Amino acid sequence: MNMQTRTPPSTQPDDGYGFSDRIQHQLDHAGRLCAGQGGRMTQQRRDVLGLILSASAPVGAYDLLEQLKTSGRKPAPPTIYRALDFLLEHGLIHRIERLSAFVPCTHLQHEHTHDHAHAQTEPCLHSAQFLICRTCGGVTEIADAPRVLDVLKTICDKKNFTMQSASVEVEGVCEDCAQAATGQKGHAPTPN
Amino acid sequence: MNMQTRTPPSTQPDDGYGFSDRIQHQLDHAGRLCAGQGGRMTQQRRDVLGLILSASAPVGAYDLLEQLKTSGRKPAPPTIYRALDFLLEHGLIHRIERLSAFVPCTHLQHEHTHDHAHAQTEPCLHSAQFLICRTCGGVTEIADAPRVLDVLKTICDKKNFTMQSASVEVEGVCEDCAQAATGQKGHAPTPN
DNA sequence: GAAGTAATGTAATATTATTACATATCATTG
DNA sequence: CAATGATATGTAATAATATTACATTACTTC
Repeated sequence: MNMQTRTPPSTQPDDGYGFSDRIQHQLDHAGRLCAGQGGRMTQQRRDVLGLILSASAPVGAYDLLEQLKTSGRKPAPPTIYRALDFLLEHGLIHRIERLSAFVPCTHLQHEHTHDHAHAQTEPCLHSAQFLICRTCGGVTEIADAPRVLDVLKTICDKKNFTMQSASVEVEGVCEDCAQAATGQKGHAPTPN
Repeated sequence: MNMQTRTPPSTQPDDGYGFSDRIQHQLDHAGRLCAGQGGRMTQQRRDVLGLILSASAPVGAYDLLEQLKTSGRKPAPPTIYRALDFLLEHGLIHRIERLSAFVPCTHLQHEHTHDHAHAQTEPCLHSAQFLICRTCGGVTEIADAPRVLDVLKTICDKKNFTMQSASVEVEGVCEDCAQAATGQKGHAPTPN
């Protein structure tokens, strides 16, 4: 009588954080990725990555710490920072410098169901570009902008500077928030 | 008998930090700039800017705090952060996110003896590009790279994102340090 | 010189991150 | 399996960076 059809088809034991099937898949994928690079995706690291994937906005280290505490363990800061370092090194997350917070790398989010080239060959070259909205706090990774990197590479070449990593962070107001703001002027005010 | 020929021609009273004539000039220039924007360059702010201009590398807020203490006053963190905020708002310094440290904006450094257009019209549009050397800690502002900004602007336009400020930080190894490293292999080691 | 604004002083505390060292886990291999 | 070595985690303390809230001072303008 015990129907097990609801169990998500994850290769790992249940994470205990109620991660959705989609995220479990992404976690499995991430595990395969760093295994391929000789890294070990432990439960701890998996949990941290899962929490970052679950969040709808950048998450701070101490936020993660709090969330991890709800489970059995009582981690201290080094635990989190070590996990974050690992995930950064393997190109699974990015750090938004202006926010001291972390987001998943898009190549995990948009995972095209199969292991495609982008993720395999070079996990984002340790570089990323972000649009940060001051109004809603949302962050968009601009993955379609290799041009930015190209320009930077050209500059670095000219100056004989060896580029190891790069970050581009643009702050401003996103389309939705701008519309909401102008809408407010014209029509009835739409509160937050 | 009292020769006054050594007194620097600064418009401000002596700053008490032994700033060079060159820096005093830059400070005076900065003062005129923010006066033009309705800002008041107080002694405190002038001191902080002077210390940042004097440094050969990015300076942290608490570094500045220590240096300010050598003078008569005993400032606390808010003092520094307020001065830094002011200088940032008026485009006189930049914050390097990856280092939590501050550098002068190049348009002060390269001051072309006369008040030229760049500085007057738009103090760097709150955006800057930096090359950060992991070996020597040096930072170079890439002023000759409007292309980077142009590309970013194009991207933001396409996404209807209103850009208010942007930062580009490239980490790696600068030419000098790279040479020193390869030199070490071939010849006698050249210690730091 | 009184009122109002802008700037600074001061104490306390919040937030983010690291150090140093002890313990545990895992993968081999003898 | 026991011994080993490498990797990962636990733990306590503390460092480094930044902000809040409120009192005081200084500057400007009328």
